[in-house]
Amino acid sequence: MHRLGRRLQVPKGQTVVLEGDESLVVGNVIEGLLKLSVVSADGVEQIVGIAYPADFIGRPFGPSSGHSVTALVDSTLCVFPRRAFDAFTEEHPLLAQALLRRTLDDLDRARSWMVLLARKSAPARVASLLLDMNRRIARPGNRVVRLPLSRQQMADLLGLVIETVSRSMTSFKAAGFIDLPRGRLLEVRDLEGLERIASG
Amino acid sequence: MHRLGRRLQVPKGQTVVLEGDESLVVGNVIEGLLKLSVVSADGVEQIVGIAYPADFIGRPFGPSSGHSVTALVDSTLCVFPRRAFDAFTEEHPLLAQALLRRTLDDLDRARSWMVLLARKSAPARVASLLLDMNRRIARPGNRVVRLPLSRQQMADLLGLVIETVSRSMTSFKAAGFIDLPRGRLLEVRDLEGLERIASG
DNA sequence: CGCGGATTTGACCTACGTCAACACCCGTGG
DNA sequence: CCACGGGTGTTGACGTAGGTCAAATCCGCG
Repeated sequence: MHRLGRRLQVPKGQTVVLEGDESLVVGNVIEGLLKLSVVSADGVEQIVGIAYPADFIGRPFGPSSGHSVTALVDSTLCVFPRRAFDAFTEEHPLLAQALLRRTLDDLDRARSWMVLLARKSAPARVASLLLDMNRRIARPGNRVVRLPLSRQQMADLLGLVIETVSRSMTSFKAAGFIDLPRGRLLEVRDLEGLERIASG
Repeated sequence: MHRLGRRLQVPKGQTVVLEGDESLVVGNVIEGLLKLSVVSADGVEQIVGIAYPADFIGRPFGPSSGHSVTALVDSTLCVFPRRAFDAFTEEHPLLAQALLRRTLDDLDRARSWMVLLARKSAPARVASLLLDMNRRIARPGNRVVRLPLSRQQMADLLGLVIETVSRSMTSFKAAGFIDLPRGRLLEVRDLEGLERIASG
């Protein structure tokens, strides 16, 4: 299957799949980080998901993609032409199976994100995101991570406004839960504290 | 495939799959209406989806289900024991394919619902829901439909509070977009007007 | 060093949640 | 037929989380 695909380098900021277009390619993230986003009529962007390495992107079969896919940092993908992929799937049931499992997982994640958007307070949302990113990005050894998202992007993901994100973070810092040495650097100092906020 | 399944009558209010349990059955909705819901630590329920006839429910493969499935009205399902289904899937690639398509559609729908929850005003959410239910339930001929959800359930679905739902609806009625003859009856009188609200 | 975009901070305002009363609908039993 | 009662829906008064607008500050980069 890997023979069908080819490596694709995507520089930061470039869009791979455009909202509303038929998805021309599908593929896996090898390295990097992409956002899945929808921009509504009034120009407000909502990020509906983040694709980490090993995640699948694109919309096989049927209709057009409901969201754009854009690289947040320089990324490398393994892509397949969509139509070839659709056909390939018919002949290789295990592929469809594997993809089905992942899609079910994605669906579960989307649904729990819905709960966050519908019910949690702004600080709880921000804390959840910080924990999630810390968990997925942290390398054992260095306790400070570089956040891959700007404040604006965090806001777009959480359904908040940039000022609210900023205020939440400085309040966490004041409470000693985190440190923000500068720019996008983050150190979690009190995981439990942050978790308590996240579940409030 | 239909030979594997058996009919299951589910009275209104009964739960088929419990949040956190391994899904024991999977299946299709034949008739009726079910809610998929998560209840958080503080007892607030968030409905993460509605299953209409022909929709698939339950969680094949892997882990436990992230949400409960409960009948909103008396419903009939076509269910399969989960483990048998998992095995069956391996031998019948077309089934996995079909299910994959549906799951991708569900994922798209979940994501656009995320946009609604994250960004839309309360009246816009309510209008969206009314339009959606009107579209899916209306039979040609009778212009008034009986809403299958209580105000409380609408609120749980929209991430609002019951009073806000009620207020939005009476304001739509005052504006002449809808009529609420009594109880759960709804007549949409100005589709365009409602759509305008829904996209605000 | 100086510019331009990101981030923070502050003052203010409003949509929506909260709490509490009230009205409606429909069944039951007198 | 009417009185009663509980569940569901509506309305009102009020408080606050978080949005808006504007200014100050930080930071990366040529």
